[in-house]
Amino acid sequence: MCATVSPPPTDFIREIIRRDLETNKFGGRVHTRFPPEPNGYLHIGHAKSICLNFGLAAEFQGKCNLRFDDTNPTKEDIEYVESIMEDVHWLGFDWEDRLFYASDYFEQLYQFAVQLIRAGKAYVDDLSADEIREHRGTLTEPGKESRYRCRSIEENLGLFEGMRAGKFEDGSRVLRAKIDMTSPNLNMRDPVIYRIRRATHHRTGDDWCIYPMYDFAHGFSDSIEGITHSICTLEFEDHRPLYDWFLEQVDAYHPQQIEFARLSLGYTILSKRKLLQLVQEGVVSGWNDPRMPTISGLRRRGYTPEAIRNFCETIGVAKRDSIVDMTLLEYAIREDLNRRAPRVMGVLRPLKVVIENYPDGQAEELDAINNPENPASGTRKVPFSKVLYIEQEDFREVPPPKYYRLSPGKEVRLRYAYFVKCTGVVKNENGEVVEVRCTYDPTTRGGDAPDGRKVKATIHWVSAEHSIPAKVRLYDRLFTKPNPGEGGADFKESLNPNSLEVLTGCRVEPTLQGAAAGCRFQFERMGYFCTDSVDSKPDALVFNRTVQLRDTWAKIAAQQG
RNA sequence: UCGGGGGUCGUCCAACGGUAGGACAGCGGCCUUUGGAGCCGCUGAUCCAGGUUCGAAUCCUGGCCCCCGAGCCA
Repeated sequence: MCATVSPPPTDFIREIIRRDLETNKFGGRVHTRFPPEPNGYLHIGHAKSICLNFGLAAEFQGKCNLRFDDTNPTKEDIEYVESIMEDVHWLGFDWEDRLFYASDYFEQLYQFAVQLIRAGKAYVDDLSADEIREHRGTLTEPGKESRYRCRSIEENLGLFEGMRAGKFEDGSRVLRAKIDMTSPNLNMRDPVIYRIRRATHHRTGDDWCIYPMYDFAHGFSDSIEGITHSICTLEFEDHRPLYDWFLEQVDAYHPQQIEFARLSLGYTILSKRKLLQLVQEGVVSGWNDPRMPTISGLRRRGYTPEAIRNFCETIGVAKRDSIVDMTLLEYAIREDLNRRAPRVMGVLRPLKVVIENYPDGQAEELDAINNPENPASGTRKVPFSKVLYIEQEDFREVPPPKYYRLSPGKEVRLRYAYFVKCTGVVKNENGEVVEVRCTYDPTTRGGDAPDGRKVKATIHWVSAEHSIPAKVRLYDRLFTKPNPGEGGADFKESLNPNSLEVLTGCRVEPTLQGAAAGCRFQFERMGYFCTDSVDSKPDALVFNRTVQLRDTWAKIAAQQG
């Protein structure tokens, strides 16, 4: 087997970087950064950005920093910074010794602001928030200058110092850039750069009562760290002139901001605000609920970092808005797990089978292949006996067209065991089949018939007596609409009521006894499952279904109605 | 309406004036001790209208449609 080396991705950002390298724009350096605000858990959309930024650095022999954009203490929390670090590492990226916080720069940022004031490019405004909004104008009308706009440099300096010293009430004054109240770009209409906010910061505590705004802090943070390419999402395109303006005013080192389209995934939401709402309202069990599109949710669901990285490479990077189909993500995890997940047999909805001609009390061990995709993974022994369980859906008393599985008079193969033929059924008082009777052909041990006889189907099974119980959770998409909340609707109205189904009477082969948390398996013919990292115990197994296997029969059955 | 972006198979991404290509999905076949995996094939797109050009997805003009922007959020 040879590893397929995929060609390096090409996209408009890599083209820009290659050009910058050719022209020696940044002295041949490539230095990016991933700048999350610690106000929520990372999701698959962040993974796209992480893979881009760290990937670029790796590709061009550069560096990528992890920087927390923590300029708003009222929304941020240490819990989030910890989860973010864990998730970035888990995804397989390393910021080495370059862990930074915008809050590390508060003093420098303050000095930049003083510099701006000294240059007559910033002023303290006493207008209220409402007044500032009114003065801003609208998308089509210019704004009006504040009556405090022409304060002297000395007065501004004194006032700003007073803001820092805590002499003024929260919200009573702000520091604003002096740019152009008539600019068609509202971001340039004297944006606020510092606000007074007495809140305890998760890192700086109560050292500060003024905090810089994003636009001011971000560019200077990039500049301080020597970032070359500051990659962000499309909604910041309008902010680029301001990003550039700040750096130009003080003649600071000037990184290049580049914008790309954020990821949207069908049938889910990638908004930290909305995700937080699901968590707070208990719609899901937490940020790491396996139905969540968060990194921690996907991890608990059984996704691998490799699959997520491959997914991110597959979807590419561009500037047009798009909604990526969930099947792309599912393909990525199947492709990875097919290669590496050991196969086992597990029956989710058991139906009892009695082999009439198999001796009572006898048992034998049959060889089963651990992973047909990887011969090196070897074989294992699976116990077989007279009473088995098979999947309810693998038996139909009245088989529909093209149904290959077990039904009265029909013969199938029990995986790695024997051919069995159905001789009848036992029903309960409601007329439901509660037991299937079969005979087996002792000459087909292992699954091959010496007479060359073929069967259409091979089904999985477990020995009733030897199997162990398990709980299994089946997950489905969180929402019933491709774009929840589209058109102003409440996104929670399209929550999928069937996104979680818990199966309790499952039976799995004894190999699984004692499985640790977070182990991934393929339950043959059923899908990929992993032991839940919080609820599964070695003696009380709980599996999460990561993703189903492709199911041709399900398609046929669906077409048949 | 003002400013900034963007429109290529059902979906995502390529094609950088020279045969519109790949992946996923779908459909059909081969193979198979997983109706899995794999392999082969098919279907299928340049927003519209003009123009430039031997030749346009690409350049020009004019439309149309979509997204973002009026936080002391990021």
